[in-house]
Amino acid sequence: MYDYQSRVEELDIEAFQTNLIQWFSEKHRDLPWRQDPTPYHVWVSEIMLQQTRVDTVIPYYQRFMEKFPTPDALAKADEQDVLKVWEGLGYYSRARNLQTAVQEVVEEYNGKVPDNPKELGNLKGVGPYTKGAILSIAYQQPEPAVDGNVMRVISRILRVEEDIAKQKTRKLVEGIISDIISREDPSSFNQGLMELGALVCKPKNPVCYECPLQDHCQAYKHDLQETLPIKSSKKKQKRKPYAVLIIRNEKGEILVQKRPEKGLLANLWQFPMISLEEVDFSSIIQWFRNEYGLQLELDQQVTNIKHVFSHLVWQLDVYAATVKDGTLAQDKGVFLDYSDLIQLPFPVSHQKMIPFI
DNA sequence: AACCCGGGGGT
DNA sequence: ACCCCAGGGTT
Repeated sequence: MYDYQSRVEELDIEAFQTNLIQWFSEKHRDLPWRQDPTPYHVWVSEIMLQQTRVDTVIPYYQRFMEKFPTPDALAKADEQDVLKVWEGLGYYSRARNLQTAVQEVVEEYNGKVPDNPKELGNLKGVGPYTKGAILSIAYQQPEPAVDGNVMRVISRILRVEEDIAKQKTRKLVEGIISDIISREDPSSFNQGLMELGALVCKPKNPVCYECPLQDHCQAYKHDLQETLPIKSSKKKQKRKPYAVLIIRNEKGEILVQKRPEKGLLANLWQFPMISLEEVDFSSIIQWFRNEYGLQLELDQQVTNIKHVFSHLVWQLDVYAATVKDGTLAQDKGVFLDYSDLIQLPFPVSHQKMIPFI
């Protein structure tokens, strides 16, 4: 790997810091978690912002803080209520890990979010980025907080041509930030880099003529701003076909089931779904009687849904069905009426089926 | 180091 | 259709 130390030494670090922090103070967006950046506020916002856009997060953050205004409130909450507030935001393990970690803060640290890298980094769901963000933004410590924005900005400024998908490149950039971060205002410095990445130094069509760091930028100097950063592409998703059953009993209630506590969409709820790679469609009724103990009548297909995850694609054919006979086997779900069912957290793919009930 | 884990929006 | 997003956990 190329040694970027000489390029850091060529930077006018004082001017870089001043230009960046001045720009941030003038141009930053007024975001809810910036109004009172307590460690808890910063923490919750950073977890929500992982792989998620600012505009998407804003209403979730506001609802979350109304419901769980303090670490204590979140620690005591029912996990299903936390997931319900998170419903639709995705990466649900973030919510479960956050609650676990906040419970640890309440029990081990008397409710005070740790202010050192070691204890902070040991909390569930707090990785290198989130740790650095809390330390710099809430505690004004000069720690790097390297997210996708910072990777892109720094790779352009210093003409880093390594693959930014690699861990090694992130560590390289952390080292660079440690060398150039403002000791006077690490919060504005780190947030400034991220804000710059979001508003100016964008992935496509960066607005270089508005950039406060133009004079420092090697990519701009060599007209490489559209070329950098270099990122290896990920492989495409696998398709998985399923039949989903909206099953109504004689009382008009609908069968729903809780997903396993580990893996994809853990602890969320769904309508029963059957892999069409494992069960042939023509034998679903028989298969269902064996597995669930219920004799069904298949009414009609009500919709089909294509749901894209980052790593796979669900192809869902949704059918209405009616219970004709039998007793539901143990741990196979529960029949609920509509008003009870909508209290539960569903992944978006299954939320889309609720209108067809 | 490679893979798993959601959902939405931009182009 | 493809890329991107204020990443972290597991193996």
